[in-house]
Amino acid sequence: MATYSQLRAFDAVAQTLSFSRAAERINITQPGVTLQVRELERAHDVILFHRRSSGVELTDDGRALFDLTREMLDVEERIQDQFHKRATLETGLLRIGADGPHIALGLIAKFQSLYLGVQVQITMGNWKSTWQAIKDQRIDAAVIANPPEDEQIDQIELALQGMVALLPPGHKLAKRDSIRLQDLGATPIIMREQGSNTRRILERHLKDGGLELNIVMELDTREAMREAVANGLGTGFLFDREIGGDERCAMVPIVELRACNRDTLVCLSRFSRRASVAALMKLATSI
Amino acid sequence: MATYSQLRAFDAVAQTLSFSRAAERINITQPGVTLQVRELERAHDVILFHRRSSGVELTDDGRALFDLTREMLDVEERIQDQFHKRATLETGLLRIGADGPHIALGLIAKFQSLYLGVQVQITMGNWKSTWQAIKDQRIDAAVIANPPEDEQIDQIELALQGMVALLPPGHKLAKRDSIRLQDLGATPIIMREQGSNTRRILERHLKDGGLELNIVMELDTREAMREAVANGLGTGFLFDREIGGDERCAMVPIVELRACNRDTLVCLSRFSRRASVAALMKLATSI
DNA sequence: TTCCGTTTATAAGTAAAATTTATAATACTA
DNA sequence: TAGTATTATAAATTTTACTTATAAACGGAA
Repeated sequence: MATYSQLRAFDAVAQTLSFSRAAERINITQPGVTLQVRELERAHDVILFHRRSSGVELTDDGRALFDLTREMLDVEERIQDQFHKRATLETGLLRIGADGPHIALGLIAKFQSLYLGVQVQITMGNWKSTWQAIKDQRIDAAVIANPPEDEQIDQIELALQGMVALLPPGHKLAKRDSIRLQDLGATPIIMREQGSNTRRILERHLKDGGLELNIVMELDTREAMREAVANGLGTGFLFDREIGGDERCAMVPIVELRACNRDTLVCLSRFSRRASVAALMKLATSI
Repeated sequence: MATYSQLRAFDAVAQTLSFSRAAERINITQPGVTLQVRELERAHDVILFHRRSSGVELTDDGRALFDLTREMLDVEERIQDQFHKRATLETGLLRIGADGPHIALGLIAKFQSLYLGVQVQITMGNWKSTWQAIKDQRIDAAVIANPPEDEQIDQIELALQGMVALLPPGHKLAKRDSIRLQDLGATPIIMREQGSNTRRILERHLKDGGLELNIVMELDTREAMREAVANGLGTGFLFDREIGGDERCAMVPIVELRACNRDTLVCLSRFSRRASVAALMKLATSI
């Protein structure tokens, strides 16, 4: 069998037409080259070079082989090149998930502006689907609220947010500076879907406080909820940085949920050494 | 650096989507594959496979690499294939020289009919140029008369020929069964060129016998000489198997040159193991 | 659950290979 | 005809690839 070392040595000699220069080129010593080429010739009963007094010269068999080794080693060079480009973030792909666009997009925008060559794929989802995607390795990193401690997962906190009530126009609490959950009393409530972070936090607090809300509707996007509230269908919940410019509703902080939400960048520890993920994590610490 | 073994192991796993089947495919054990792939991933901080409970799956980085390893290992396969085809004489090139067509072409015709895939390049020349071509490795083998002993050169005798005088129409010796060189006396002689085998043999015998011929012309091809003789310009010399059907001249054996010419197949010893050369030599022994 | 079969991971030892050092042979060159 | 440059050869060494043995993880069946 023709080994890789043999082919590489042969190719170098064919390129340089010299055993000693070939040795330099592939960073081994001249006897190493001689040995590899000789073994290649011996094993296949082929003469690859004429050793003339004037120097070495390819035989016809040699020329035919050289065509192929060039092709093969060209591809190999492209492989090494690709590894290098990925390591230096000149190219690559980064799959990011998020359970909400507000915090995530700032970070992603920054990343993209720094690493133009890296393609970024964003998968938006709710808390549960995003967490599952991380665990399933379908995404490389995610911006997610309140991730549980997990030794397989690295975390960097990005922001601390409080929950606000999104009150329909003219609601009696709309002018207040802040409220407590219990103030909502029998107010009709529009709740986010099962698996959402908003709902997870609310349910925990309601249970802890022994409270119950009058849930009249369940919606699975922030946008739908905002429309519902604007149309006076009930009161919804948001985080304080999720505030768009909707003038139709009032937003009032909920006292006991002032800092309930830790928006965090996470990735599987085993992914954290990848150049793209490492760069993203580094970026996050500097925000 | 990504080594060949690593790339080959990676490629096998990518193809089979299984470390153990990959091991079978490339004839090493499963831990060997795991090790190579792991080292490849570690060295470049890259994840090439998702290890899911359901099996392994290529990552995006893995897919990008797989495209390239396929390409590279495809070329390598073609290389191995080419070696095999050359070894089995399904393809190849054989450069044969000859100092005369008569004996050589019979052998070459036989070779070609047996090994259709091997391209045969024939270089006709005189004795000297053919011998030089062998020594210079410009041809792989040659059919040549009376090669000197040379330990770098393998020989197989093909035929023993005698020299005949080619007499012009009506020459006084034309009816004889045989002649001796001295019988030619002052007859005008057409001699072959310096470097030709015919001349080499004649000159040696003339010198040994202290004879001299009346050389009136020197020609460098057999065809030209035959025409000259047919036109009555003088007497020429040929070997007995070189006789075409020329009825215009008479051919009379020269007694002391009855078995002066050993037509021999030669090659450089270091070439004799090449499949094509070995096949030719083998063929020659069976003639 | 527990056991079993299958697959991948890990660790340590081994064999094979690639490569080096040292030196010799060869052939130009001044 | 010593001097320089190149390739060849031999032996020793290092490195790499690979093996054996075993553990761990997981899914499916009893």
